[in-house]
Amino acid sequence: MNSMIKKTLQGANLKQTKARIAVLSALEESKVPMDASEIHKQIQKSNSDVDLATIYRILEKFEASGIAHRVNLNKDRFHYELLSLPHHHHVVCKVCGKVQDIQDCDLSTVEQSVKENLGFAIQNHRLEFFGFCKNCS
Amino acid sequence: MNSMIKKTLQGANLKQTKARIAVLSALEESKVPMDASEIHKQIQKSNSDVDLATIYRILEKFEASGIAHRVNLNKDRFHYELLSLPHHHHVVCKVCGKVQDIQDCDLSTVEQSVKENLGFAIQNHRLEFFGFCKNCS
DNA sequence: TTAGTATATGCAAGTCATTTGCATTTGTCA
DNA sequence: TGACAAATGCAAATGACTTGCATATACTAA
Repeated sequence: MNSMIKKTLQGANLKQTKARIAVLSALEESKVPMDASEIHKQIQKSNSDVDLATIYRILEKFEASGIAHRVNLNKDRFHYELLSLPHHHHVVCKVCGKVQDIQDCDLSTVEQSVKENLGFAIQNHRLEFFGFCKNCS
Repeated sequence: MNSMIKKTLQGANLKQTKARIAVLSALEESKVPMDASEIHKQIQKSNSDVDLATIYRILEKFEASGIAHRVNLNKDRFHYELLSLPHHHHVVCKVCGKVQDIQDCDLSTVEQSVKENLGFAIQNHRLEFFGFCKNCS
């Protein structure tokens, strides 16, 4: 088994179960954030199966452990992606729904002013762009 | 009746109904994005009533007409706010849930690179900060 | 390696935001 | 004012997500 997966679970003090390994693998293979049902289907493609309820419970654990986090793509379900990915954001096509990553994000000026003006301690942020991808333009 | 509301509906080619006026008023008075149920309660406080299903249908229309838009605060429901507000973003406290506005947002550098590298035509973006507000720090 | 125990899982049922069908009401325009 | 498309209320449906509970499984200590 992928030793990266093993380490990730051990590091988070989580038992290595078939279900968790399956969810982690699915997220790892994916280039874009996945929702619970997509993860479910992906696992079934690998000739395995994990109950949807279990997937939700696992995602909750993963988020609490800092393994993954919920990203909000303005759709009617939540999506999840691994936190081991370098910090980045998403570009979502309004036509085909395609999601792409972007790496740049210099928000230091904005963050500075939030801190000074509101006394707000920023922990993290979410930045998404919506528009039309190359193909749909 | 508030003539601003009248103009807004006329401008969008929407019939001026009691329900739409109520929803628009609620959104206008609010300093922060509201979800459907909050709008519902706010309307009832004004001794009026509009069915929740109708509120959802109105919000959909408002979004399609560019009167309001959905903002995603990473909560389990969608929130709506008027688009007539100057462009801004939100700061959400992870402890008390308080939402505040910020006006600054210079993303021109980031946007430029998205355009050049991905050929993606940006229509709008969403930027939210999460952390601890002054009181909860 | 094995028994013991806390934890994880599957299944079924529940919850809750949001949507939809349909009969009725209402705004608008001629 | 009358006609008609569009909007609304109500009730029922949908679909994502959660929860209760009995069973299965991973890990630990001997």
